[in-house]
Amino acid sequence: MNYWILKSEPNVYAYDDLVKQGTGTWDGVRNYTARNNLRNMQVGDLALFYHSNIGKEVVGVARIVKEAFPDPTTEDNRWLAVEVVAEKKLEKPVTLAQLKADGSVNHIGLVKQSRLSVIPIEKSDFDYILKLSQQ
DNA sequence: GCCAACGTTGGC
DNA sequence: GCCAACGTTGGC
Repeated sequence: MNYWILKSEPNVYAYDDLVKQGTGTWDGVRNYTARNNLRNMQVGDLALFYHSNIGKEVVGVARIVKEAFPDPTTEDNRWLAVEVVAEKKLEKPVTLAQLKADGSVNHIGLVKQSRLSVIPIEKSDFDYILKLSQQ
């Protein structure tokens, strides 16, 4: 069981879009590091859903329901996609500013490597961010 | 709109 | 295989 952060620009694909669709395909990843992370996902893994650019906040939790398969949006078989469902919307989004101000999770990829769209995260950090959303 | 960070490409 | 040039992402 692993934990992740998935990043998306909400004007392209927002958490509410996933809620509406039920099951969403996480495709379009064109970065090898992110692709390798996708490949390591297992059914049942949980991911924080982060809105980049607009909002800059963690808004919900998604659950992986289908492991990596060839990305349907390209003929190029180097790229992979997974399927996810909306697990839970956060009562209160946790903003990047909040995480930075808090300081406890400065080591995570979201803060350190802002360009990566699929980021592995420790369970303790995952839980910590969820806890912040309940305060 | 700017800029830093970082990934990718291509010439050598 | 190295490295400069270029493109993209994303925070500010």
